[in-house]
Amino acid sequence: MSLRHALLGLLSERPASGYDLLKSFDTSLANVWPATQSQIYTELSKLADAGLISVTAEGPRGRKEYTLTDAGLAELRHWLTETKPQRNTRSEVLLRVFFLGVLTPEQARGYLTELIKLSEQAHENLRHLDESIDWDGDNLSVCGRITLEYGLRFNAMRREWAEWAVGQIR
Amino acid sequence: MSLRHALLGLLSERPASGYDLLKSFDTSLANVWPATQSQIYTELSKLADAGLISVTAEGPRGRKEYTLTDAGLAELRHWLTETKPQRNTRSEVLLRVFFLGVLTPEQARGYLTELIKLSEQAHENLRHLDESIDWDGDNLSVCGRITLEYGLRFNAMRREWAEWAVGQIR
DNA sequence: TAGTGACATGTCAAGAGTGGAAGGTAGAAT
DNA sequence: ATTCTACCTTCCACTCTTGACATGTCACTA
Repeated sequence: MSLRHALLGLLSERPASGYDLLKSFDTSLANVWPATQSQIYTELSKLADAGLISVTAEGPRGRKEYTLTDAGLAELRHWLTETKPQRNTRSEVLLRVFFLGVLTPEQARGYLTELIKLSEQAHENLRHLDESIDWDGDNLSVCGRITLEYGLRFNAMRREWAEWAVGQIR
Repeated sequence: MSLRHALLGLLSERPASGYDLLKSFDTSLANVWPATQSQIYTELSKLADAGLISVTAEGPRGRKEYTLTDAGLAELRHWLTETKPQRNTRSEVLLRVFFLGVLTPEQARGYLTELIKLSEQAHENLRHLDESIDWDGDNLSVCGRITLEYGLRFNAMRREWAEWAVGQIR
């Protein structure tokens, strides 16, 4: 049910339409909890039916602006404080590394070298994103900053690890 | 289609039954690509129908031992060399961090403190696992070692990051 | 005025993943 | 002899996720 809570979380920052939320999922949440358009619109309808969000404005092109209700905020807080993350993370990248042994050493090193490049690129992208945002000091913003820092550290770690791994393959 | 390839990968190491594979998913692949029993047995049937694996022995308790076929090995190699990982990673833990701003600073710090503990525990578990395995020098084993090292570094990174993050919340 | 691109939503089929029920065998311990 | 535990498979109902199709508005520009 994480998509549900991701939507509630985004709406806790400011009211938004499905289209706005879709953009958030494509940018800030892309590497945290990706979601597609169909999923978002479907879930928004359900959330509205459940009374956790409500339509507070209708704009020009059929645009519907949703706002978090009190019940929605309560549900979000409940999720954060009373439940634990259960899903284990899945990483297709790592899964591939696990089976690199069926390839020749050259092929395996090639894969890891690719990975180094990808990590560097991702790191650069995040660095630019970081610089383009002016983080005002509120609590929400602090959490965005913290999440971005995670990405930065993650990519740095991954690059160092992949460099080490290349040397391990004989 | 990653589950499919995870199964082919495990069977490339040695023939195994659904039950054996289930145990692999619960241990070595638990933090890479978790899968449930129903998923595994279903996929094994499909893989056998597709001729990528075949039943090579039937044991005592209805046990069926599957072996990778040549077609299966080819498919595994094709997946590793010709296709790219597409799925973005999903992290419920990080998603929660992103929305920690709706909580009080104490609650938010509490969550991050929990995370530090979890990371330390996970790190310890992996360290013990590492020590209990005697890594012989073949290529498959090297990849297992590399994957485990990733976990070690990942948890260390996560702990440091969470410690830093606690200090960021005012 | 016709076309393009950003804005905006809705729906559906198919595939992937979850959780549990159900059933059966073999070996070991009480 | 019985029970317990580990072994082992199959099936089902459900939710989540993906990708594609369908539809329409508004602003700009060639």
